Amino acid sequence: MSFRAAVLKLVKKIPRGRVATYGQLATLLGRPRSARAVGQALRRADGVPWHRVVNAQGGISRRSRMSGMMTQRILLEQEGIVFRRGRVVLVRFRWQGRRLNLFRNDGILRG
DNA sequence: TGGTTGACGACAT
DNA sequence: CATGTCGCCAACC
Repeated sequence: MSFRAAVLKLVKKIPRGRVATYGQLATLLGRPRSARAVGQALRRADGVPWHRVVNAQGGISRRSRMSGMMTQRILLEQEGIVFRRGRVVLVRFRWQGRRLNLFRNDGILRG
């Protein structure tokens, strides 16, 4: 199981109307310093609620196409998520995921 | 292998 | 608050 597969699997667990941050997901995966890699994994993700992942500020991260950012915000608002000053109100909409133990003590992914 | 590339994040200015 | 810098790390080539 690749890191990317683990990320997508976790993102699928984020319920409608909630969001998670890249760093949060990385931590839940047992890789607290891989926030950036989580973003990479999400770059080409289909079939997963990718729009429910925002940055540590609650903002929508930049990417190649600006339209993608617009889309993300719209999708989130359609789920009832509220933005304030361009950011998701994390204290209210952050998903509290469960810590997974997908990694063995030698750092290799289980699976 | 080894270098490059980002949908990151913590800090400094 | 807005930028810039720097460390990080999985994927890709």
